[in-house]
Amino acid sequence: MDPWISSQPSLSLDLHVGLPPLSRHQAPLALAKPKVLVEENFLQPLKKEPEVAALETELQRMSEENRCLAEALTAVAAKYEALRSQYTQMVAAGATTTGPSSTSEGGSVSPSRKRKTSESLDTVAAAPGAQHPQYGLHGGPHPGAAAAADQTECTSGEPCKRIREECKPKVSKLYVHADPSDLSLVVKDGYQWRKYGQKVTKDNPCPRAYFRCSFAPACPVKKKVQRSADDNTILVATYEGEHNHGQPPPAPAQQAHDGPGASKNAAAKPPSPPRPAAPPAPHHPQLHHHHHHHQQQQQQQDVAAAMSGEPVGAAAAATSELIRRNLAEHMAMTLTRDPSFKAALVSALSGRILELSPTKE
DNA sequence: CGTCTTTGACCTGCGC
DNA sequence: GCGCAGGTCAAAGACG
Repeated sequence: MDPWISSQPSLSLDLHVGLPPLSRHQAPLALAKPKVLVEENFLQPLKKEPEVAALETELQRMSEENRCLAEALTAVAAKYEALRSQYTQMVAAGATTTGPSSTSEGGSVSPSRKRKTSESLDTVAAAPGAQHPQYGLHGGPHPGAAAAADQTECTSGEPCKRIREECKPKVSKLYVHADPSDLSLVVKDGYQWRKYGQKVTKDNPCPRAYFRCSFAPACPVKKKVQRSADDNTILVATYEGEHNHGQPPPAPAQQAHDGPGASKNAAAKPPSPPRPAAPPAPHHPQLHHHHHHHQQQQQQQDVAAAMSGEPVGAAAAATSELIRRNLAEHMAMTLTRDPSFKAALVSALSGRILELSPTKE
């Protein structure tokens, strides 16, 4: 959960199940339109047939479900916040001066020098507050950062650019440790990818490979894979967009240990996977989302603990806690894999974020 | 034979 | 407007 969101005074998640997200620009229209619809319904009271009644029942049911989910989320958010502050205190008490890990992350990815838009997006994606995809928000730009970008766009007076930026797919990055002798630019993330191009870029002697999701024909997700210029044992996978389909069926278990021989078709026949926009599963130690790995682990633990109703500091009974944690993680994964849940969550959060955004026009 | 990868050509956006 | 660089297309070849 994002600190920025958590810090907002009121975060009652108003899940608009089944309704498209409302941007603040659309708000007045959206307010006006349903009114008309209601009036139409009133003008035709005789049309209320069993179908309509069923729909109403369904709507009520979903509203109820909606409210329950909102309550659950609020509870989780509250627990998360409590645990987070507890963790912060513990870290402060420990007086560990470990700064942000200075791996090759910052400089490893050399963003395009020409294309400012993608560069800024990369920056946004790499922002410390970037949404953790684990929580179903798919590595989207941090709302605060997005708002900041919004502001600069407004001041620069380039509406076209701004629109283009807003239309850009979500970008997330994945860092994968790879054998330097293995020349294949394959990142096993659980989806099926079809390579459609390769290019040597100016700022990196290693070629960059371009992949499209081949699991669903209409899936808009694209992936770029390139070795880090600084450390060629690191593969940098950049994901653009969100999958519009479920996860591919799990492959045979032996693929979890795909050896060198699996390099050729590894992209097409992946191991039982995490979502690319979702974080690597614990059994994928070689996968690293670039943004603040340790913080993510802590957040995973926090959320898992919060969901299992267990304080983080309980070092004893480690085994049972581990089981609980796994269970909680499984529940979280199940939830985040549910497209309708994600849609509702994203809808609610985006609407809420826009409402609370400090850069309201 | 169908699918996937490779790779040169082409397209597009950006800076000068 | 031109040149550069990133991104995409599509024909040809490889592979199972």
